[in-house]
Amino acid sequence: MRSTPADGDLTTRARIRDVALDRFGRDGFAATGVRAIATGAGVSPGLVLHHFGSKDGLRQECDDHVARTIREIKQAQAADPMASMDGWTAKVHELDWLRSYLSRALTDGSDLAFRLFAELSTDAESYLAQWEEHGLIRPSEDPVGRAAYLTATSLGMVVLRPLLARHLGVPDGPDVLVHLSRAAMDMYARGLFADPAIGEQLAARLEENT
Amino acid sequence: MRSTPADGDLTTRARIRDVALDRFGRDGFAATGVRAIATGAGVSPGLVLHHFGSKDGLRQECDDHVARTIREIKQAQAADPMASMDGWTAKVHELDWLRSYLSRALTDGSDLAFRLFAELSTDAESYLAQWEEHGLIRPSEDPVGRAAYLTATSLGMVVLRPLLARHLGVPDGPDVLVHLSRAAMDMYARGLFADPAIGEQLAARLEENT
DNA sequence: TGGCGGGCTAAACGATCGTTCGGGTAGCAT
DNA sequence: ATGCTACCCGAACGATCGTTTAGCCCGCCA
Repeated sequence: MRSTPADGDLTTRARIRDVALDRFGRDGFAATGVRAIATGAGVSPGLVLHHFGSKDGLRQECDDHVARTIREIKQAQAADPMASMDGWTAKVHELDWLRSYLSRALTDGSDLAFRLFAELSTDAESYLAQWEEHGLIRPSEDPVGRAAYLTATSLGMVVLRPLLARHLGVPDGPDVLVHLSRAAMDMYARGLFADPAIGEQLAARLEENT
Repeated sequence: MRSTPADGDLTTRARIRDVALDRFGRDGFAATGVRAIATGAGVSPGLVLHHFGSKDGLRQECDDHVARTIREIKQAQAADPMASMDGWTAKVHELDWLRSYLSRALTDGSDLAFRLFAELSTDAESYLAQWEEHGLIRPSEDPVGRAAYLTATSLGMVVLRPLLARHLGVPDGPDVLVHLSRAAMDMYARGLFADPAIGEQLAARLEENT
């Protein structure tokens, strides 16, 4: 596994990067000063720019680090839906250190965000097609839209996790997503409406006034 | 309807507020200078702080304006799910000017965001309970969690709209949400899995390794 | 042993930040 | 006419920003 901020024996360069990831995620990129990162890493402000060229270079390094990590996690993903469920809880915990940074990136419209979203969505698309062949999930009239929808809802939960936690009255942390995944599973299993016809009526009503 | 940035005959104070809403939403709070807002509104930097006391006061005014607007829209909400669907498309278009500001607020963990999320989620909860009584939707083992989940997924689509649009290859705008609402309706109507038992198996599998 | 490159610090640069201040002008009441 | 109030400008303040520069220290190679 790639280095995380929890590790103690990192290169100075990696330590700066991890502090930056934390601060950028917590306070935002513009609101975080180079001096704050330097102090947090126990180094001088000059060293930060010695290693990364500029503040933007440091951001780029953070983006790359996050992108690399998620790509590694994805590679370890099992194709079997049952087996893929096994590592899910552990993964959510493992990636907790990059959640807030990712959340900010997703609302910034950064390149990292778009590439990540595109990758996750096309991944979801192929998984869904695969499972559809096995008869596990229903076919869709709009497979691309469905995959994008599912990706967006999942990432939305990641982004809004602090609000969800506060509203539900539970401490914010990875377990919030685990808890909410039950509601998601219930929705995936049976939908929301008592009768599918109701959904179709609503969809038709929606189609009318467009 | 409350004033929107499209109106031309606003007080200087309101014009500054609307420019600030746009810039804060587009570039973020910390990255937006008072001077940029002043220039955009065609006034001096001093006037901005004359009206709002400080940059934070201006942000507060923006928060209040957004909160007021959404609250007004909510009051016009119909209780009947069918009728409520009629105004949906229009509402999404009408509130377009505050989308990016709201999106940033939701990831900032601001007070506006939390209050809004709490309101929307409890609203959803009572609507769902109401419709459940009418037999329109299935009962839930966790009504609070279900309402929070649905609220989070809906707001998640709002936040991630630019990414969705870019990935789907359509121009970013309110219609992206209208388009995606079909995928949502399909999910609400029939769920994802071909057989509800599959969802229960996955949920059980999830429960095991916690 | 002498040089040399990389990690690192301290000090300073100009730019830009939020904010303050003094004054100026138009409208309205006295 | 006078004073008051609200709206507004332009210049300036100190602080902080990202970045640059000069130089120190230490391990490695010749």
